[in-house]
Amino acid sequence: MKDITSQQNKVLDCIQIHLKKTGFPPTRADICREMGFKSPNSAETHLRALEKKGFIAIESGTSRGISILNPELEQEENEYPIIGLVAAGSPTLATENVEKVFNCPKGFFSSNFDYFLRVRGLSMKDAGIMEDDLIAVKKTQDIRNGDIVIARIDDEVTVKYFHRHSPSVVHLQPANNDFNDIKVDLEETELFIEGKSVGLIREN
Amino acid sequence: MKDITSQQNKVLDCIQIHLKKTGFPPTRADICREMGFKSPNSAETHLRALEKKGFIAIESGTSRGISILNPELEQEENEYPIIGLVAAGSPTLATENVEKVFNCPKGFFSSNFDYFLRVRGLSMKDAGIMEDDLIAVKKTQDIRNGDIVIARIDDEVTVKYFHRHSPSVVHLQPANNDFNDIKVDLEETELFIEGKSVGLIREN
DNA sequence: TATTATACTGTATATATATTCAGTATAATT
DNA sequence: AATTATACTGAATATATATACAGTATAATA
Repeated sequence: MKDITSQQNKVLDCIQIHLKKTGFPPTRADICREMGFKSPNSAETHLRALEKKGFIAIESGTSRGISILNPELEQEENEYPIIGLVAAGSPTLATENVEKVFNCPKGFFSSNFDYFLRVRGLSMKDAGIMEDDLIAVKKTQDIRNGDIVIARIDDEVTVKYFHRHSPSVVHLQPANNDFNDIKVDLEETELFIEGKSVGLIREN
Repeated sequence: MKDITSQQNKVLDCIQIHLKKTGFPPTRADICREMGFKSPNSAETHLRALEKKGFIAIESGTSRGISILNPELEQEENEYPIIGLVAAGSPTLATENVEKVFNCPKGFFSSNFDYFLRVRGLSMKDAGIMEDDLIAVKKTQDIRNGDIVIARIDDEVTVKYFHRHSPSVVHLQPANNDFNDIKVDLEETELFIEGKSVGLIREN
């Protein structure tokens, strides 16, 4: 998709606003009124430019035959993959690990997130994270002490509290007395943080 | 809203299909083509009838100026109220108890539900239900032993496991050793079951 | 029985609308 | 220096479209 100019962007906004307000697309005259043009051809040329650049489609010979082509929306932005806790050696977001997709609106949790992780085991039980829960994972390296992180050590993926006490030592702390802390010396063991939990969904 | 006739209903469907397919409402001629009418006035009269009955609005002098008035959809079917654990004496779903609404697609959980309940306290901690979690509540009397129910005794609302051991005695069981079972003798105490938990959402 | 709502055809027409053509001007590319 | 894209005015026009008017017919309602 080519670059859009600021005027063309305003016209695109104008179409979207008209659609939202009235339920149908604007005419050339409507656009002129909104944008302050004095000739319907001003609207026309902008529409043709937007069409050429792939932002809209124009049905020829049809009044109000403008439709907005939004490839991002067509990809269904609100479908998130559910990933099982992955087998050793598998990259986390590989297609073969996608259990299914879950329909969830953007902005559902206050923070954006990238996928759902299906929880195995009860190591975070006391944090209210139970077997089969779905954790909303945001892929980020911006981790603070006390965050619930999705970490990978030697191809094993785990969900734990994150605590860094010194520059080279990280504690991965379960929320269950039956499990022990994992102390990771970053100088001898590689620790990869996949992201952190920003939300949780459970079905009973 | 008055009754709709079968032909008027077909025309309404036709408008909706056209909107979905093209992004803009149909003309009289479009409706004729779709419905098999030979005169644009056939479409016109049906449109006027639909307008009179409140199903659509027609912008006068405007091509394709049809908009569908859908009161049910305007209430945004996927907005669910969030209810705080209510004060004594308040009916659960009263407006003043609605903290805010939460946008959640229909069919989000495998079972339908009616509202979200904001959890207070840790009495269901070992079931993974933590303070401030949102429980998706389905208003129903179809409860089985082991279900997590939202129950009201003497104007106090509580979330517990439901266990009925004899026809007249119900145990409301917490999931936390610091709390005690509540035994309810239905012959002396009134127990009202608001509904049961069908899902849970947590934001961190 | 008269009235009203539904369900159409068929014709006519004012106007709403897209769309082309002819210009002007500026800035960016080749 | 020639070309192309942007950004407009202004006018002209074919046609797309809503909408009114004149009918016909059936069923329901008052």
